[in-house]
Amino acid sequence: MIKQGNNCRICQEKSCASKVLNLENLDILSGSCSTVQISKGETILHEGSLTSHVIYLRNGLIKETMKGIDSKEQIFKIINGKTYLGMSSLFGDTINHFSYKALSDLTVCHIEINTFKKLMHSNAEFTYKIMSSLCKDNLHSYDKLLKQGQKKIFGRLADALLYFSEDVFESQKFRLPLTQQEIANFIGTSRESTARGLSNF
Amino acid sequence: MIKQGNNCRICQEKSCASKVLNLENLDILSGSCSTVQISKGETILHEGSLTSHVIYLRNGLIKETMKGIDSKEQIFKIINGKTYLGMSSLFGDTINHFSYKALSDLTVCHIEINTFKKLMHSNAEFTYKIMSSLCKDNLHSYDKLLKQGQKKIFGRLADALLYFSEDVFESQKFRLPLTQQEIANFIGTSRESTARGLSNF
DNA sequence: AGTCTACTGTGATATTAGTCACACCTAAAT
DNA sequence: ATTTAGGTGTGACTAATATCACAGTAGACT
Repeated sequence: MIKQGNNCRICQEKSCASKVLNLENLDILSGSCSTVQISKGETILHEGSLTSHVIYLRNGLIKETMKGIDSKEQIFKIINGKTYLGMSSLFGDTINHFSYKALSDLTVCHIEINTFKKLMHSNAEFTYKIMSSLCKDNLHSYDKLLKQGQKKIFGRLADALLYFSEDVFESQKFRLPLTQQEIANFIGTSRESTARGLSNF
Repeated sequence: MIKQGNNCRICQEKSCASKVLNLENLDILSGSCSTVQISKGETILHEGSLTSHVIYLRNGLIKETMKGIDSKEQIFKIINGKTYLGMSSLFGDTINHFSYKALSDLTVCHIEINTFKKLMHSNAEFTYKIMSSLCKDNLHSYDKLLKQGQKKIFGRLADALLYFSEDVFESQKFRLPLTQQEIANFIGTSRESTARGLSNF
């Protein structure tokens, strides 16, 4: 992990929310933001740890996971850049409820919580963008909850592929850096059922 | 439905968020807030309708539902007063994603969206409380998603009973105004399986 | 080239839960 | 008091999916 100074004014990978910040806001952000390089396979945030920073994924691919019964991994989302991580944990309580693991080499920024809160206090538009993304996240969970309960494996698998294409990669063609086991952990089924499902296209 | 004027200053059923509003804020709120009485069985908000107001449940019991495949009802939450409804729909996009149906007689307030947003602009603490409840909601969905996927029916039934006791009624004893069919729709299973599960206590 | 190791494909079997069918029970309506 | 309707309990059957077992494949490291 290599840390480096930061100038958020000239950052080419601003979030939807930080795009609305003025120069003064951006300089405040630069002052308490540090950039970190992470290699594929590393864990960025561990479930159960205390929240100490807001973490912003500038680019790269991440899986958001939680440990279930018998430490079985549940994957909730695949996240593809320009996203704040673990916001629900940050404002809900102070413990990270998820782990985030790198599926590719990637760049993240660590931002001090108090600075982040200060920005929210001083810029309502910024706050509004953050809230808006939280809400979309929420709707996405509900949608998944519904499908998970009412569809059979083949349908869930189809939904997952659509999700990767439309929400994650925003393209018809993509290389999915997930094993069948991970796809299974995403749709809540066994590795074998996933394999059989994929055989039928 | 009977509408009546409102004085939010003296409201005894303030939300966690509106408790932090100052007198000036509360008077703004009073100006665009109207109270409505709803009878058991009525629908307060229909899935698919456009968001026009923030709706605040002052007291009473509500089920939050969504229609799934073959119009099968999925129940996401049971809501027990002092809660804003449909916030995710409000800030995520402008369509209500859920229906809310009264499980008891109840009182709600309709609040104009623009007034609500104005309060958020002028009072960061208020916004922070709203965000915080959104985040808790979000964590709750994730939790349910995990359990739904990894537990069998008996476990899910047990979780549901715990949920009613701890989160909804906050008491060991309660009368559950849900049919077995509704419990089934809540935990994502069939009426018969729920009945069999309940027979085993 | 040879040996690991992680990943994949597939058959056989066991388990779980959904569906269908029907009887019973209670409260409200006639 | 009888009827009706919505809710409940339970058996028999069936469909879906998990689990177990094992063989095959591809890439990384020596």
